[in-house]
Amino acid sequence: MTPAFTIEQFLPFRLSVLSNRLTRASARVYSRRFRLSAPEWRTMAVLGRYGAMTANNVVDRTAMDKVRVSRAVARLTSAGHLTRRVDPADHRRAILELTPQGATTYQQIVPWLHAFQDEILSTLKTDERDALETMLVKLEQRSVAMAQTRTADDVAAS
Amino acid sequence: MTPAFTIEQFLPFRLSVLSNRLTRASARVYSRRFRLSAPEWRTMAVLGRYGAMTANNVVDRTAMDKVRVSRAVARLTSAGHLTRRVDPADHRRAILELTPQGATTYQQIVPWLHAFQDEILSTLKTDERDALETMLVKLEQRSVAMAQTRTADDVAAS
DNA sequence: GCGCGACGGTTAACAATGAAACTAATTCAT
DNA sequence: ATGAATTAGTTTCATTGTTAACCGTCGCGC
Repeated sequence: MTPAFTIEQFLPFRLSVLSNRLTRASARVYSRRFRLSAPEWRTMAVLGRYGAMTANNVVDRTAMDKVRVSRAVARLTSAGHLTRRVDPADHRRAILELTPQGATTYQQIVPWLHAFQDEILSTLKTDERDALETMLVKLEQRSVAMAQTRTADDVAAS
Repeated sequence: MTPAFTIEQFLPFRLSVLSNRLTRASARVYSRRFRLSAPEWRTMAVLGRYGAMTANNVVDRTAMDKVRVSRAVARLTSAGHLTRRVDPADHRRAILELTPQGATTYQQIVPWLHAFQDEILSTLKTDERDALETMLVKLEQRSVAMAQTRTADDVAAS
């Protein structure tokens, strides 16, 4: 007989539910007051942290696809949070940079998110946090490998 | 000066990227061969595991909203994977149940997902898995609490 | 009984997402 | 040089998710 499959214990499912709740909760920090979506905030976050960069760099750092970044940039630009100027050295690229207004907004949001993260982690003891970090790194590596590999199912279906 | 905010280290972000990759990878098991979406599979999974139940019960067990369940049920019904019959004791409710065909499909998918989960967890030692379980439970509880609470931001915006 | 609020579920309207096609600029092999 | 292949980024379109309104049914107070 097939062993029972309990979806509530299936890791991708659990992580999906968990991350949705956390992302939603944290998005309240910037969505209401600053009318930013999660992709928009993520874009601002990397520009605020690392300074000017191209859309492709944002893609690399945020694991979002280029369509989402493109749209986030469009909205952020028209909202005055960032500027794009074509790279003189390569006219395909545009350099993105936070405007002073965007930088101010960034500065206002950051402390809230630090507090948010602290609140999440407050349930964990110090050694548990270390363990979490270790496991996340392992799971992240594994997930990248599994996302690339063709599964046996793909083979069967092809 | 504001301390740096590094989004790659922000837990909701990391979990979001991780769970997207894992959900995608695991969805290949049922999407290609059986043309099922994640909500559809989730619905079948709880019916296969726990037997007949109402759509509301599915909502409770899967953390999906009722619209998604409703659409999943509609598609699964027309695909012949499940039946719905109105509860004679309460005509608002409908009892959902896998058809023999749906049950067969379920039985075929389950072993693959067990294998998938084993593969994910194969990076972790036994005591790490226990630790992961403990932390997930804590984070899940915390996330529920944080999703409900009105944040200070909500107050400021209202 | 009977009205009224709550419940189960569906439908409709709208925004977000992702795959693929597309444009323009650049690189590279010849 | 020159054209084929690549890269950066946008647009388009089909799918999906989300929110609100809605419909029929039920439970409860009177």
